[in-house]
Amino acid sequence: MATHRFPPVREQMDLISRDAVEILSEEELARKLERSLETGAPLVVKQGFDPTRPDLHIGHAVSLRKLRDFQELGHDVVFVLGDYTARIGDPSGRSDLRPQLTPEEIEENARTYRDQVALVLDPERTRIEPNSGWLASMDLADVLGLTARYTVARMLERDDFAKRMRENRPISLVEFMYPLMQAYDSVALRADVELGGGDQKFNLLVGRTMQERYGQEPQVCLLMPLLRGTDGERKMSKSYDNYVGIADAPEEQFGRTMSIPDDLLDEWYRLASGLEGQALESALRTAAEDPYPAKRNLAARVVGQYHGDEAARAAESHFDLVHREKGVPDDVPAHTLHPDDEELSAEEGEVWLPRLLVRTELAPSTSQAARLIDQGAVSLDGERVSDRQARVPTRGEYLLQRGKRAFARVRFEG
RNA sequence: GGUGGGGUGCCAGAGCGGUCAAAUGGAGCGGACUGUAAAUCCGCCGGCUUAUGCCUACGUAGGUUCGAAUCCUACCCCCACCA
Repeated sequence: MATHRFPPVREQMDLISRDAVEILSEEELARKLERSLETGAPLVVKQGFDPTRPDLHIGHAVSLRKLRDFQELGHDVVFVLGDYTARIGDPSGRSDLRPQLTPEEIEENARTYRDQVALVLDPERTRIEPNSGWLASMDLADVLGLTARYTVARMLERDDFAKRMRENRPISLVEFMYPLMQAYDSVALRADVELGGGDQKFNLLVGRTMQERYGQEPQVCLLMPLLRGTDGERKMSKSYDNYVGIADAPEEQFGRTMSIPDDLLDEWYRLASGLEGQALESALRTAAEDPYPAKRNLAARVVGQYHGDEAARAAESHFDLVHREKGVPDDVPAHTLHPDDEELSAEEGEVWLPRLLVRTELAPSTSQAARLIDQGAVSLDGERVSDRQARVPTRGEYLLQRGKRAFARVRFEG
């Protein structure tokens, strides 16, 4: 491993602790940094991400950026792909059992992670380690060894478990395994530092304990703030559909950001705009005075970080076109259909409009499509349709619109 | 192992032989107003084209009944107290 010239400890500490919620403990971190400065050996900094969902979002980016800080300081960053832990599901913050994912689903989701990670981290210097690498090969004796090193009482100290105990909700034994497995990741990697969201505190602390029990020096736990999602209520999460994906299209990112409640501006500027120092302070002042332009600016910054400034500008114009001028966006999903398409069950050269709405994914069922029509949500070539019996000829082109933002272009061929 | 309680739609939670596709609230969706914000108001919220219609649905499988989410039987699961 190549030695590296690290910045002074003081400087490193400043950068690392920026935005951090909690560091356990700062003294230990300073000590580790000093040692690496002396020996020239970089710290091993890890964070785990379970591929339970295909997309990483800008909430993940908060800690990914912190990992990048470590990279820029010259440390080793390991992105642990929790392909094995994902099979259990992290019980953190959950009030119920989580569904377990199948290996196929996980595989599918994991596939895209590499590209997404590269949007924030330096791909050259990021190790991506699937934790199946060490977890899958453990035999029962190994697992017993793992479980022998932690007690039930300590497990039940954890808030969400304690709460579920109190409320008499079920806790599966396998859920106890989750923290242990995550902790074992740290053991396997001999991690010096583990990053995690604020809700990960317990899991990260188990990592410390386990490392000690396996005869290693305990890791430092660096807790990062959780970004709240576009609903302004819950933490950003794919399962709440309140996220902005880092690989989402620019227009999508811009639009989703525009939909956040004003109360969130401050938090998002701090954690998701990429601004810092003076620039951040002044942006925050603006946001307090005049939220709307500040939100537009924020949206542009979010997009800019992942797609560049040009894409950000384009996304902004797109937004104005669609939402201010109520025009038609230029990237409407296009469908080329054949008149004898089975799903359309066209008769006499005409399709029942609700069927077309379903086919173009503007409605989940013909029943709902019909209801949407009743509510005046559907228009065809700019004309509102009010008759749920409406039929359209299966030739030529149409522009369909459902609600304010959903469009589809249809062209019949053949 | 014993005793008692319970499993209803995305969630919470009523219903306890017909009037139940199932009250109510939340979430969601659509409409109005706006800044794709908040607040507010209105509508929708299982599926099936065209239906005072049909199908699917109240843990699972059977049964009683003209008719069951509602009664009976078995099974599965959850919870409480005791051990």
